[in-house]
Amino acid sequence: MEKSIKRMTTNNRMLVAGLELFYQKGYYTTSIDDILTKLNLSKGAFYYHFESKEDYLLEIIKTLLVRKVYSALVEPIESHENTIDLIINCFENSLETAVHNEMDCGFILNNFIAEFNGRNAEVMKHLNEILKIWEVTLVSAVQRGKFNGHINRHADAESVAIYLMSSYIGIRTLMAETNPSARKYRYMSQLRQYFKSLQP
Amino acid sequence: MEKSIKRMTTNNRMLVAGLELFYQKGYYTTSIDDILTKLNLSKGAFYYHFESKEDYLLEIIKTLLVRKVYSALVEPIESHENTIDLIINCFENSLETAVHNEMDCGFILNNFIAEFNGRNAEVMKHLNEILKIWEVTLVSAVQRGKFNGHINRHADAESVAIYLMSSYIGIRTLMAETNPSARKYRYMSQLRQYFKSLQP
DNA sequence: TTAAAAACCTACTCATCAGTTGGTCTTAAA
DNA sequence: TTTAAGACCAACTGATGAGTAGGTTTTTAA
Repeated sequence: MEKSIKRMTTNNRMLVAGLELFYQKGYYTTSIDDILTKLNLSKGAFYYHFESKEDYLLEIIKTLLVRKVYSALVEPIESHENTIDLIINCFENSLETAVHNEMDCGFILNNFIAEFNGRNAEVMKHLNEILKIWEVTLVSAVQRGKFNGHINRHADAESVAIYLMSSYIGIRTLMAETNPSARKYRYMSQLRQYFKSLQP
Repeated sequence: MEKSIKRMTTNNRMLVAGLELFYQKGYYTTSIDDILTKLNLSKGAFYYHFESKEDYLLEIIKTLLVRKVYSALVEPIESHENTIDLIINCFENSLETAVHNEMDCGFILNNFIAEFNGRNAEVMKHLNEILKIWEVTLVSAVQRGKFNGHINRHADAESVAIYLMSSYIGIRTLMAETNPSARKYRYMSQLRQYFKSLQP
């Protein structure tokens, strides 16, 4: 486990560059040479650090992607304040980041699912796990909200979670496509509307 | 315009096979040879019918994809009944089709957007147009609903449309991923919940 | 029935890509 | 200061993919 600092530094640079390129151009349409050019590294370096392109992708998913989703969508709703406020703020912030991101290419998880679904079970397993963590977090948040009287007790937490996830995934696609700012605004207004209907 | 019947027949077979494969495997990861093998045709035949792979894709989008989206998501909500019922039934039916579709790979439009966004402006232009038609149809339906007293007049039709589209796009992704039937059910329950909040 | 146009085929080119081979340079410990 | 492991490089291989060239078969019209 005691990896040298140099190895880890390069390794990390490679992972970061990979996530960025796979996000922008897609996995299959990004060549290893694309990544190496960007990093000023050679083929030899790549295969010194990773067994294969797929191994590389899995490493990216297991470290960077998990962290990204966690910090943007999971951690912000784990506190014990009003569930509705937490989720609204969390989504608002994530979408705002997307708006300001020149070169927003939608929600990485969604893009990856579109790319690997039915094509690579191993990768899908990991994407699935990330989605599951998000789902479980939302379910817990909603249950807490019910317990604390912020959300109607007749609401089904699982259903609310799925509905929230759906709408978030979809709005990220729509925002990547055209007019992100206006679409974000409209989305948020209806998200609030939806939450109103969940109040006791 | 007076194309021979044989030409049109083969042309159409090619388009249908292409949409299916591009949907299942993605555009860039499907080779022309894959398509030709499936059709028992040769390279020569392909380039007799289409100028290039991209030309072929555009033809598929402009004919088959437009029609598919139109018949599943646009036409069903153009009638003059209760807007809310129309949309609920339309989504319900589309999702049910997805559930029963062995090999569902999510919402084609979403998959294509994920694949071409930031990579092919020409293709995106056409996908954008399809989305626009859907959006406009939903906006009209909501406005009709307001006029007919099925939807609260304070509702902003544009926002409702974007929210509905978002959630539909997202649930298709989630359904392609795991447990489509349960997820559809949960989604539909919250879609109804949302619509309740839009009633006068 | 024949000839020409339409529809399709075979065998190529050339570029690109994942992965390999056999090295060299760098660093750190002895 | 030497040396061996660690980190990286340059040049290759073999497979695959989009597109082309020049042919053959099939259909249509005279």
